[in-house]
Amino acid sequence: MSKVDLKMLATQLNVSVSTVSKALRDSHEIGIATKQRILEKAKELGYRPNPYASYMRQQKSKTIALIIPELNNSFFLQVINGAESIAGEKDYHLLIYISHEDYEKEKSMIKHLQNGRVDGILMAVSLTTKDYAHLEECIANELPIVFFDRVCHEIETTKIVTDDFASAFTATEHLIKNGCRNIGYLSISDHLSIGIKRLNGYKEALNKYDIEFKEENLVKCINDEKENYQLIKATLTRPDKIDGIFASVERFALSTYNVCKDLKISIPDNLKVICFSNLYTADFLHPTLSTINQPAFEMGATAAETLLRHLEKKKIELVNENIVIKSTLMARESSTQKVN
Amino acid sequence: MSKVDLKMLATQLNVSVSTVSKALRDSHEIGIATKQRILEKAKELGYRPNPYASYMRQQKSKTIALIIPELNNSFFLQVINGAESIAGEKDYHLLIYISHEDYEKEKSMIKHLQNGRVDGILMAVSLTTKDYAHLEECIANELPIVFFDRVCHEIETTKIVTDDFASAFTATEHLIKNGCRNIGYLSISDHLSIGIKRLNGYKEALNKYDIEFKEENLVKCINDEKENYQLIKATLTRPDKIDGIFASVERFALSTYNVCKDLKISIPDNLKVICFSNLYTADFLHPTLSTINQPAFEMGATAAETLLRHLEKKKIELVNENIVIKSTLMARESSTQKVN
DNA sequence: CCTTCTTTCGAAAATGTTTATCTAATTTTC
DNA sequence: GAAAATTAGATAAACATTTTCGAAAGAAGG
Repeated sequence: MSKVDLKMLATQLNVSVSTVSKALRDSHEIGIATKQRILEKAKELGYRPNPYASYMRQQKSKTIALIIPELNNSFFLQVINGAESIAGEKDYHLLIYISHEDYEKEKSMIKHLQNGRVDGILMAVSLTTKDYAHLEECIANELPIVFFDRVCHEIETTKIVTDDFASAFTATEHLIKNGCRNIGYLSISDHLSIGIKRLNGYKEALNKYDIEFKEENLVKCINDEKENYQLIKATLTRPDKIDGIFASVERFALSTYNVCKDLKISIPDNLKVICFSNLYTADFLHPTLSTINQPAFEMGATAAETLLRHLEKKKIELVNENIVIKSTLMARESSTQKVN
Repeated sequence: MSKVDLKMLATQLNVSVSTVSKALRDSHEIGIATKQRILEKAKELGYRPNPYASYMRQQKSKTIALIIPELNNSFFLQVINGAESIAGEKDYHLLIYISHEDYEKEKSMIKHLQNGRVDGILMAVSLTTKDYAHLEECIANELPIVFFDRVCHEIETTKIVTDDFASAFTATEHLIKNGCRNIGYLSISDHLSIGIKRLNGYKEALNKYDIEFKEENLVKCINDEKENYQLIKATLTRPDKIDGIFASVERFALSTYNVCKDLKISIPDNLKVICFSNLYTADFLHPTLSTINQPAFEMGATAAETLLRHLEKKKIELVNENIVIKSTLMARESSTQKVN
């Protein structure tokens, strides 16, 4: 079955190519009878317009890119789900790129996308991204970006975030209310937006309850599980007993679980743990893990929606605003007093 | 910064468009000096070839599609990781589509992709797909498909699978060796390739140990967790005590955990559980979950590799073969005798 | 019956590349 | 030194669409 294109349809129907094209786009210029004839033939031969040829005239690829820093947890998985569902709904196509937390890779991706391949970008910036020139350039080239979760406040565009500060505050307060007085904060980054906000929420909660913030309780985790294990181990064996851990991202909580297993520290008896996470097995862990559940699907979907709405109507500007979707605290065993 | 294209470069350099094009593709037809001049200018102006225009001549989109039936577990997450890494390496782009286990959606996706948008497809068929005409048509239209995991043996192409039969056999044998004599099999589908093979592996193991296969031990789960919960609950409360559960996919094992928690059935004391899964938190569950770990990343990567190799060299046919990548049994608490 | 408008369609340009074919100049060969 | 071959670059066609413009024919209006 050779490819069927407009020309083929035109010759078979004894009309011109432009007539076929117009008929298929339901132009008023074409008579109802011929239109019908063309539609039928197109269906019969299974004609599908070539998107790339179409792009050439319209300069619209109907494709967006989703750049995520990693894909090793449920958060970004659900983000993909959300973005894909909206894209599919609006007949857009979704390209996936993983920057692996690598600034250079991210830069290269952004660079290579500025050739018309996509009409817009959804992204969460990588851990190692400290310079935003590539993003500025992207916007300057009229390739719109909508950030989600790990946003870049330096860039004027719409950002989809969760209430990181408030959630961190609530989570810390939750630990305090459950008896913690010496809470370690496992930080993901000291310059990433979410890192700063979550840390501030933590500090604010300490402040509210007149607990002094201690620099040594701020454990700067990195992107290496073995190293983090050691860092956490060192923290949990300090003479001033840490009695609570607030992990700013999921995998630090799992490392904490590992450390506790090895050190035979009982959670939640001797240590209470809570973390940002979208783990669907939080309820099955031992002990079940208290989490701050981010609205990952909604964030992905909202980011896509925002971008697509902008693409469909150029008038709708991507204003410099934060769209906040709230997280929910799911208190489970790891952070609460045992009942028995 | 207006878009810079070949024409712009050409006029700025006082050469023809074709000269610029050839220089950028390092053609021997262009003198070394002009070539240098052109390269420099291109770099200076940040020229990036438009992929869609390029497609028009080459009829190659350098894009592949990954169609997955769902995205709610680590298996497909890692598949994406694998496919993305290979695609990125070879300068291909990866489009993601989720069929949500819906035959109609899958059909529509396949149909819409047959317009040149992608050069090839990686896919795992949906649960509800019982007719393969759309896939046949796809191949007939010279749009190659490489299947992975949930393959379609009726289609002549390369399939990437794990050793489902052997793994299921080993897992069942493992349960038997750990004392199980009345093992329930939670099936995902009775027509999906993986469903059949895993079931056969289970049966073969029973056979080896002279355990009769009982029809009622074959629990036909569906795509609804609440229903599955009830099905499993009914199974576990039968008078003939089930002492082992082999879940053909991860989420059935989690449902089993839920049922056991509610019925206060102790795993592994009263029931041993094992399942196919790529859960990275298997080690943290309570009890830790024995799994057959599928090489998800490798499967995604191999599928992509196979497809791309075929696309790069048309000679290399997508022969009708199964590439088997072995799974590994990770025995944990849920299926083994307690030590204490 | 002539002009004007409307309806319906076709011709052709345009989109940004790549490439086959040409041309002019230079170099080689005998 | 003329014919042949090579080199370096230009011209133009092609890819599959969309869209602008124009043309022909019929309808409407006077």
